[in-house]
Amino acid sequence: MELSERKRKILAAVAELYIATGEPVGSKSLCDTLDFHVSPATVRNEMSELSTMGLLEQPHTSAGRVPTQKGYRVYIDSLMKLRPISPEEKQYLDSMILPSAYDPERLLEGVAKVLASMTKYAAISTTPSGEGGVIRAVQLVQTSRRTAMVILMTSAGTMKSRVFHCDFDLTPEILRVFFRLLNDKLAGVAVSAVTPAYMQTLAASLGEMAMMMSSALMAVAETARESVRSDVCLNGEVNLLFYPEFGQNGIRRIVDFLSRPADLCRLLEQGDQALKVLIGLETNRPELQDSSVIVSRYTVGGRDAGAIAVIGPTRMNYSRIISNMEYLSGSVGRMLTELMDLD
Amino acid sequence: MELSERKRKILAAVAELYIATGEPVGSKSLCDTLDFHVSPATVRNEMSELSTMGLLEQPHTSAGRVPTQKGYRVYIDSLMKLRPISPEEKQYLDSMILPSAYDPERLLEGVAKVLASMTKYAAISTTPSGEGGVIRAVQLVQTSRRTAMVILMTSAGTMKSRVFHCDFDLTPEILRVFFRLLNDKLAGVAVSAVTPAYMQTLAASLGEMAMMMSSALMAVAETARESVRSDVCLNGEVNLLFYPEFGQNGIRRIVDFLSRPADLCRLLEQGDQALKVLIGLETNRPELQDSSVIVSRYTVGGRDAGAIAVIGPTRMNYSRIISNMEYLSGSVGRMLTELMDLD
DNA sequence: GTTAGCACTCTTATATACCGAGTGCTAATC
DNA sequence: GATTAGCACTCGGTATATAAGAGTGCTAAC
Repeated sequence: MELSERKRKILAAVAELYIATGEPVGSKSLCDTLDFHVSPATVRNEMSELSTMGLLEQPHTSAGRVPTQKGYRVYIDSLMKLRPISPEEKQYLDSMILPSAYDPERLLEGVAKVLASMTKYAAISTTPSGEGGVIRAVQLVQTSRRTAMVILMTSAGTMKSRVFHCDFDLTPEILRVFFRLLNDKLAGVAVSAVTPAYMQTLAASLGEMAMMMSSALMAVAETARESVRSDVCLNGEVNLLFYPEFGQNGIRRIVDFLSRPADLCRLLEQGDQALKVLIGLETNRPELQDSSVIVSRYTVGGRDAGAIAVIGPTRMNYSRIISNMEYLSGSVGRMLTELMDLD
Repeated sequence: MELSERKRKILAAVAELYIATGEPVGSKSLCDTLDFHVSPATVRNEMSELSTMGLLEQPHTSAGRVPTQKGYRVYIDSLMKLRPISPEEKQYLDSMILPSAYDPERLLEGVAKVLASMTKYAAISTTPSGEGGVIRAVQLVQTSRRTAMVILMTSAGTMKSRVFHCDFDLTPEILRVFFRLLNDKLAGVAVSAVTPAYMQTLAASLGEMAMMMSSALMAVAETARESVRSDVCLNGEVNLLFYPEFGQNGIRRIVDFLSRPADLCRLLEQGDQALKVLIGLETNRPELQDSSVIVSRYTVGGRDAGAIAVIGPTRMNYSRIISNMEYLSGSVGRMLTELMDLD
């Protein structure tokens, strides 16, 4: 399926004009944006052929044309020129996420937020999963007379904390002993192995100490469980309200879909490469048939760790958003790597 | 303005029927729901008088009637009977928030979430503010070779943490010395006094130690700043999509309003009593003219600490939601008090 | 191969008529 | 005097018809 240079230009122009205006583009208005002179009639002929090739379609007979999903695919894969991110954009993104760069979860929440506000679409991010990592250290800190905090760090760059409550007064001594015990037994153990059952058997081997600190042991199990899980942050769903192409009903279906974290996770895992664009049904989700998803995965310490994504109408400003997302996922990975001392 | 018993019953019936169906209620359908027999004509006469009293209104001449804001006010203040919360509801609410009852912020996030899912409206919660509290303790924990976490606890029941990064390897010794220093200098100090400027002067008095740990000092200042601020959690905005009375445009205005945390905070501070219902313009926000807000404040350790709220259409199931919110804010206060050892 | 011209199609906006729900009023009834 | 039945009236919502406008596809000329 060879595309003449002129067809390529016309397809690109239709895509860009439609993305910009949201209106089906007609032959006349298209002529004005082309960088070579042809008459509307010629353009009509070309567009007609692009239609039979399945790259353009008409909402109805007497309307302008709109790219099909296949049309978008071709546009994105070979016609679109990526506008590199500008220094201003870089600075904006940095300034928005730096303040929350001290905690993986906050950071990813912040990223979802800035992504949503920057793109005006819905944004998703996942926190790094500790799956496959081992426990680097467990810390214990007293937070009040009878409460203390467990902090569990993994080699995968996650850090989870949890407060627990004892029914006796804590002392530095108790905590110190228990701290040593915990780290002796747990350092180097696979995070996913630290289940409540595992802690049970561990408790058995600890004797009376375990009795006293059972709430602490449960808190450790909890942090381990949370370390394995990767949280999904969602932001800017309401932005989708402003795209009439979805319609009241489409919005509801999308929002309903967005409210299911498990499905979102699965969606983001389709991003096998660093950056992937899923158009309409390519998402394999009927709810997203009129949406596009851009997924960009980030790495921590050189290993794939999580993803950020935006969901918007297929009529999306791909080139701007892709370059911004590439930058953003790079930043996130770098920050987390640094934060976790994994470099 | 004396209301006959029959008028009271009719007003209540109109309110409840309208809340249940969303349709303006006519004389005929109203008759069916009344627990005494009268003809539609009689009801019409009564409704007509309720209209001239400003308690009911008609969307248009040939439509049924709808409570005015004043009508809702009367209904809520003196007609509505509060249905006490059922054991099932209690259990549901408890089961939803217990898992996140180990951290003030998570807890309040969880509360906003369960409130939104339970009511099908938008829900807001604020985390306890440390304003007016003093620092109880500062903890320092090593999280990796060159990073450590500052945890700051206040007498107001807040707990904020932050990771910082050093450009040299940390040792338990350094941390122990610095821990003692920090607590000597900061315990008992008002949280709001711990500004970056304050830390600057503190640093000056610490000598060379301060040079080494400047990132730690800044982290402390940050946690103090965050302790004073009360975070606003928002959840379920999209639920509002399902109430046609707002219309596309109304939704946007509300959502826009909801996206401004400062305004939300101000709104929640109107809840001077434990529980307050604001109907339409009583909120003093034009964006919320067709909405009602129920604010329920919670206390930690006996002191007012924060609030939870729902925002929905004026046609709201007040009685169910009020009893649930009362229970929920009670639970939150209790959990936080216990969590913080403030009882 | 390109372009001008034109008939054709289909959506959107506007105007008109119609239906029905619900009211307010009047007169009869309890 | 309060209640009720009856009835004309109002007004929003739906459906139908018409007109306007945008854009196409096709044909024939360049």
